Amino acid sequence: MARELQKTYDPKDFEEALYQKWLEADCFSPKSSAKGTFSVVIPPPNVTGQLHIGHALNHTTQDILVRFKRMQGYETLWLPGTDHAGIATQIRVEQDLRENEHKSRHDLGREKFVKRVWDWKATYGAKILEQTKKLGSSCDFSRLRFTMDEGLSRAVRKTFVDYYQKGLVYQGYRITNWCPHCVTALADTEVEHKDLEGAFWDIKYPVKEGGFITIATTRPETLLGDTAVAVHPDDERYKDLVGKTVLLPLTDREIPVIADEYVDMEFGTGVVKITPCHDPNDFEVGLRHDLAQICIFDDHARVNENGGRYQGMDRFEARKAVLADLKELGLLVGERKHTHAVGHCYRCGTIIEPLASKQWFVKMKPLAEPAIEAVKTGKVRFVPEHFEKIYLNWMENIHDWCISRQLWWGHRIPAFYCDACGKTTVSETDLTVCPHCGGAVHQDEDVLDTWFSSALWPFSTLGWPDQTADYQKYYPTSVLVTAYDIITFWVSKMIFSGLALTGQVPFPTVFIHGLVRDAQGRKMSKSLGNGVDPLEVVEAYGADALRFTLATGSTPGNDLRFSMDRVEASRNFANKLWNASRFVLMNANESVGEDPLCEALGAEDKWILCEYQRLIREVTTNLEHYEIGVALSKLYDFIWDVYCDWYIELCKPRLNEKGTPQNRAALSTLLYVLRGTLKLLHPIMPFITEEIYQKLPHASGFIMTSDWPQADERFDFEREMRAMEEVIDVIRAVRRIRAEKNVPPKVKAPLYLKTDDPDAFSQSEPYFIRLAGASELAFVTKAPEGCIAAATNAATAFLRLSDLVDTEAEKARLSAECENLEKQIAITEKKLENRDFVSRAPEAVVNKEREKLERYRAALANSRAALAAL
RNA sequence: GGGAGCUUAGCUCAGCUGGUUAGAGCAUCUGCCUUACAAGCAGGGGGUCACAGGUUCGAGUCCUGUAGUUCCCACCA
Repeated sequence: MARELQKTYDPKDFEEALYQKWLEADCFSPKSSAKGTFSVVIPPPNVTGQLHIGHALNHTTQDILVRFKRMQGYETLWLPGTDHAGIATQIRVEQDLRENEHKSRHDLGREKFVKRVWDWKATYGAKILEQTKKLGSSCDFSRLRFTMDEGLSRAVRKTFVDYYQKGLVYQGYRITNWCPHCVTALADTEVEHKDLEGAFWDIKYPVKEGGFITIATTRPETLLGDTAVAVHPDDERYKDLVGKTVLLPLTDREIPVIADEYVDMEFGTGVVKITPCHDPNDFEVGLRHDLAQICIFDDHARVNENGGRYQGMDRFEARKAVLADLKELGLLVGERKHTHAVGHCYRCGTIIEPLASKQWFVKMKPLAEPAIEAVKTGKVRFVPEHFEKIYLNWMENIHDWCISRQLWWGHRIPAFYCDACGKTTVSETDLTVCPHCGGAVHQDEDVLDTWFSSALWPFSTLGWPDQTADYQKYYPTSVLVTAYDIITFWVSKMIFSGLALTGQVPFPTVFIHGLVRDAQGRKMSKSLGNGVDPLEVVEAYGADALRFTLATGSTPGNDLRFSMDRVEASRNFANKLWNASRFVLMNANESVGEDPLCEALGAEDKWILCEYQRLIREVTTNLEHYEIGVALSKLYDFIWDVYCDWYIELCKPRLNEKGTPQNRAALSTLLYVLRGTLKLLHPIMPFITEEIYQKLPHASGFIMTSDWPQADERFDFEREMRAMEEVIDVIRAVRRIRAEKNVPPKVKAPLYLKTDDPDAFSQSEPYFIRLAGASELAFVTKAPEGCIAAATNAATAFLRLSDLVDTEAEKARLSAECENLEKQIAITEKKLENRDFVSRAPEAVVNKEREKLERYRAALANSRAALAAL
């Protein structure tokens, strides 16, 4: 029969096929709706490699929201795409080139190398798409974007030129964070500070006029680039020295002693060496005092020609050599251990070298102000709220943003330098001649920071700067879903860019999720090898199980630990739903009515219908408030505990009465609730719900494009629901008694019930017979003879002990058990009295014996009590 | 040096605006192949909700402090 589900739940049987069907039916593109739009742009994964489990969390979260809104009838767009990820991708391709062909990018040359990266992008971009599909993501692939697409590149250029004309982009010679391995400048956000064990060295500098001055430094090798020594103007100790000249050791240079407020008198010796080219503060001091700038490192942080005999040494070799030489000269007078924060490149981990160089910057103050305002006034809201502090803290302490990178992969800076007149022209279109003098021009060699283009993502992907239909319809987007680790990198940049360029916030809500960690709680990383490939999980357990796992067990903004145990539990849930549906389908057929409301509705039907209405209301509210985990746990409980464990069991007797009104009522309620519950679950587990939905009687179309369930007041049977709950309570109580007495299910016994609310139990005899092992139900007003009682809020249930257990046999069994236990206890006691055993055996073994003894004694007490009760 | 989060059952985590006996999954124990499901069913054990104060009729939930832990930000040589 076409309506049957396969006997075993195997997601491989249908997940892929269903996804194809959705694609073929064009289910993912927005359908115009009077209800309004709901749009989301994907945080574009880097084309560096494949997706990891963190992406799976991000995508799942978005897909849940998107599918929910789509079913609610909004014109829903989820726009997919990828990021060129400048440094990260370039490093990966260079590594690949080195490992496979033993070549550097310079061997290929810029053009060939960039082509090579495009090939890489083609490969990994496609892989990422494949993975996205396997997860069930319902993005509109007809609108797929890449940050280096023609249109998006135009947006980048337009922005750069705009900012330039407004004076927001400027070129400056400044200290920047320089990565000697990647050979490029980095933005402050791209530097990770880690505490390193280092040392403080005290070094004596000879003063020309006589005597010495002692400075303290953590970086003695930069001494080679010193152009002054500074003290605080108010420092009495050194007042006389200001204006004198110092003979810089290891070089033949003479440098002045200057006075500057920057120096902290309390710190170290109160004297600071000034190296303008290799320290941001010293650079500023240098400017104030018009000091020479002597750069002693090349792009790879090796000592250059300014370093005299140290030329060619790596910076750390140079440190050793300088220290050794100073020691030799007797100028090294102290060394103390000292830990301090050292900047590392966020991509390759190399220690950052502050280096003075000419770079492009974005002036941040004017851009940050409205962006701060937008969050403070609630135009942009963070969920959970406390993440706005991270954002504000960063925005309020903003520094200018270094946007030029000495890389080949990225958007080339649209600045053109005239070889003749020397003027700089910034232009949206490529120039060949200078607009000022007509001379030949050459374009800036550098590319823009990758975040410069991602900053525009919410609108550049929709066609901006053109006022396209998509842009007008879907911008601003509805919500941004991302992890907290890129709030400063990305979220902040989109907000100020959106405000500056489109005059609007790019999204009213930022929904923050946590990071996925491994079972031990460690961050997943390549070097640890603890990363989980989402596709392997999908392969083994199905996309629905993976999605379920990611959607549950964590709250917004909190990290979640990923373990296969949890995926397995999720799969078990899917299996449960599968089997319950299979059972319903085995009994149902097309003749069952779609609306369950009828005369024959039983108490249990009213109960489940009422519970179901409550579920609709709660799940809907939870999803609207981004409480995905809460919504899901309610669905889980409803499906497993309420629908499967109780409702289906309660229905079973009526399922054999084919053709009766009671039978039809049961079936239509089973189907009605199942259909609606599948819909509620669909955003989270799209595949299994679609597969089952398609098999249901009266099914037409897709569940994914069906309407979201609405609570139906006709089914608010509150009173009946409470009555049923009381029945369930009593059944539980009776089961407890039977379990405690070890009564086999086959043994049936009369059940006596004492209650003040007989109405609630008037129709309940069949339930007790089926689910509580009762042979009949009798109401009593006082406790019958020889009975055990179990009380609930509404009633007291009585069972006659002699009905439940064969007294003689039980007596015999219990006496045997007591005897056996006594024997065991004697043996164990003897063992523990044996001094040899206690002293020689490992403590754990002895303890185990002691525990055993305790257990035996407890068991014996129990058995004796039971015996006495008979 | 600032700031934020976390600390609840053996393990991993839920507990919304304070309200009846603090929940789930996994693990564990007991009994069940009760024909939708052993990837299951029924029942049980296990928590002084990190600690110390405070507000309140009432606190896991709010306030203050302490400890441990994770993370973010930060140009003190």
